[in-house]
Amino acid sequence: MTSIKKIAEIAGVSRGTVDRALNNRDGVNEDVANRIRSIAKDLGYKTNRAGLALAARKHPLKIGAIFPSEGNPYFEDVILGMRAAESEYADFGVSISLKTTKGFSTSSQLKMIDTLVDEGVQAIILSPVNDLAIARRIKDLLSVGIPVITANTDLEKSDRLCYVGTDYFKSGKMAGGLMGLIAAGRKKRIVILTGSIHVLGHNQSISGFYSVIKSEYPNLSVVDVEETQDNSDISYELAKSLLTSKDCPDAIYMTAGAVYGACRAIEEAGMAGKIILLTHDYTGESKVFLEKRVITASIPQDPFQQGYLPVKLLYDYSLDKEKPKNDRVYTNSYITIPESL
Amino acid sequence: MTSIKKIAEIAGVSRGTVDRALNNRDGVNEDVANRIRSIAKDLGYKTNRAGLALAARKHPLKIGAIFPSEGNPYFEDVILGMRAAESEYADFGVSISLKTTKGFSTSSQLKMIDTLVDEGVQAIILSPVNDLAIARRIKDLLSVGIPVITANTDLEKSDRLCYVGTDYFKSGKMAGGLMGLIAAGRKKRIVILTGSIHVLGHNQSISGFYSVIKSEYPNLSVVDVEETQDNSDISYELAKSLLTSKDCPDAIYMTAGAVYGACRAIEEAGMAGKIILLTHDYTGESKVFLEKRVITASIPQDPFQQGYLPVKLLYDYSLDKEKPKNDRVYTNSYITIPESL
DNA sequence: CTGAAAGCGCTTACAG
DNA sequence: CTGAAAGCGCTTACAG
Repeated sequence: MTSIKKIAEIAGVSRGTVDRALNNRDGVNEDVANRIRSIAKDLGYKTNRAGLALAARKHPLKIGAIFPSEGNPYFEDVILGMRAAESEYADFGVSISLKTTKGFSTSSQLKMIDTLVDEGVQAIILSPVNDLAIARRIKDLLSVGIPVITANTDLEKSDRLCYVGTDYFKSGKMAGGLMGLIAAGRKKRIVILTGSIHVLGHNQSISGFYSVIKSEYPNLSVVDVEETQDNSDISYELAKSLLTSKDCPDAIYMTAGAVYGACRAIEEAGMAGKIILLTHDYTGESKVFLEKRVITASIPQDPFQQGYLPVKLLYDYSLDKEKPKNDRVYTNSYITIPESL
Repeated sequence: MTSIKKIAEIAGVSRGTVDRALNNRDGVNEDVANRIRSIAKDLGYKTNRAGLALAARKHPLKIGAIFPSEGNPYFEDVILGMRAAESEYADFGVSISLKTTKGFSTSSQLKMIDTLVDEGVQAIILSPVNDLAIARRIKDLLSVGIPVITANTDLEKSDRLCYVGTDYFKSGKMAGGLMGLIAAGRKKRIVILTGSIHVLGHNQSISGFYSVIKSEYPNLSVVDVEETQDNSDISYELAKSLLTSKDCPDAIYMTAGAVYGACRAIEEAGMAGKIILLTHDYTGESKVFLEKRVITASIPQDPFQQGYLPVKLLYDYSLDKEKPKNDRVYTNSYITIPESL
């Protein structure tokens, strides 16, 4: 284990100078700096995180977070993950200021960003509204040294450090593959209940789903796509009318929320276990319906990691100022059946 | 953030005394110690890991590991996980000495343990042979202050700190549940190819599988159980004779290794995609067969975590000497289909 | 451009 | 039983 101290001895300079050279701080003679760097390389020097963390206590890292979590149970686990990361990194000086909103509103997100900046946060985690005004604000934040990571939802034409969240196309593909397995070669008529055709992630899931059934499962056909607006009253009515119509589908694929309404309609129609229901939901209610086999299977996102990883990435970034290797950090989605519980 | 320094000031004692009191070291006046502890409690003191880690550099933690990994690709990811943990904890003074064996042999495991003890390791990670001699050795190790964690395979009547590995019963249940979904109500005759009826994990998977199909899927019946000894020549012959017999099963469930042999037999018989094949394997070969849809789905273990977690748990134990809360730390198993790749 | 020194939070020989 | 001091590896004002 080589330390800065050892390098300083070998190079015949002070530890301060080694620190400056290795961290590319300015005010070091270029020749000296190069010599130090080459010694460090030869000795395989790696900076010790414990020492670094201790020294960093003098300028703690304050992170701001904004989630549309009010009334949205999905974000409970996101916040849990974020708090877990906060307490894991608390020893390294990390703390988090969380602001919540009810639903997505550009103006309230902009306001929350202002508040956080006033509080002096040095980085922000955000589930952004898909709005150019937000994208511009993210750019401005970066230019004053406040990096932003988008979590759960992306905003591509902004200058966010990276995106942390689901690969919606892939999880749609998984849903298609699973539907194909369960159909087992029989003809199946499928209705897709999506959240909104204006939400990118929902559309990507649908694309992934289509791509698989087209190439692998020609026995499956999508007969209808409807929007629930993530509203369980709407999904209830939609499902009810589907189930009571004479061309009742064999399967429903829900890309988004509002799962409760559809489940209730299925139960009332006595169709639990008779109609295939695939979702991406995994809130408390959904677990109950999965257990009761109203939901056949679910392929949930990983909300915990969506809260945890941004904190970790921002902390790492604060140390070395290097952008994460991946522009999009995908959290995993796993097929979940009643026996997985 | 309260530090030892602050507590020392308030209590009017030195930082050394606070350290002794808080860590229950002896040689502290009981009254003084109690006063210090109560102050710490009031202030919500939590020991700072960075400071702790730095001080701990004076007595680094050397961990020994023994895996039967030679010629067993499964353990590649276990070792990868272990090395990842090693480099993550290197800053805290953790290093690992790995010994590998070919297959399970009591005498060679005992020899490896001796070697590690000679090297001065302070903790051991082991995939134990199911043998009383090993159990006794683990007890002895603990009595001389060397804790052992069993990984991947457990040895219950030993004094291991805890077990890190798969919940085989649960992953068998998941296989049963998935089989039920794919069968979709139709009668299916299933053959189980297990590794060995002498391996606990394999039997637990079978039990889990039975428990689900009995209670949920009466349309499924297990018509035969055969042992492959994890040998692909044997599994090839077994699968071949099953596929060519006139009561060819509809599905094969493999609890263990030797997946390659069965896949080859299925391909040769032109039965890929026609016979359901469920496995728990996820080595490179298996991924190929999953992609080719020879394997219908797999529910692999999480080898990476089986290597990663024991290191983390032993490090934590070295700090506070407290046994992990759970006697068995289960790693997750996830349903994997071609679209998951 | 560089060094000496102090400090982050903890532990531990050493002295008393 | 307790304190003063040194040290783990790093950073950073301060002085020159």
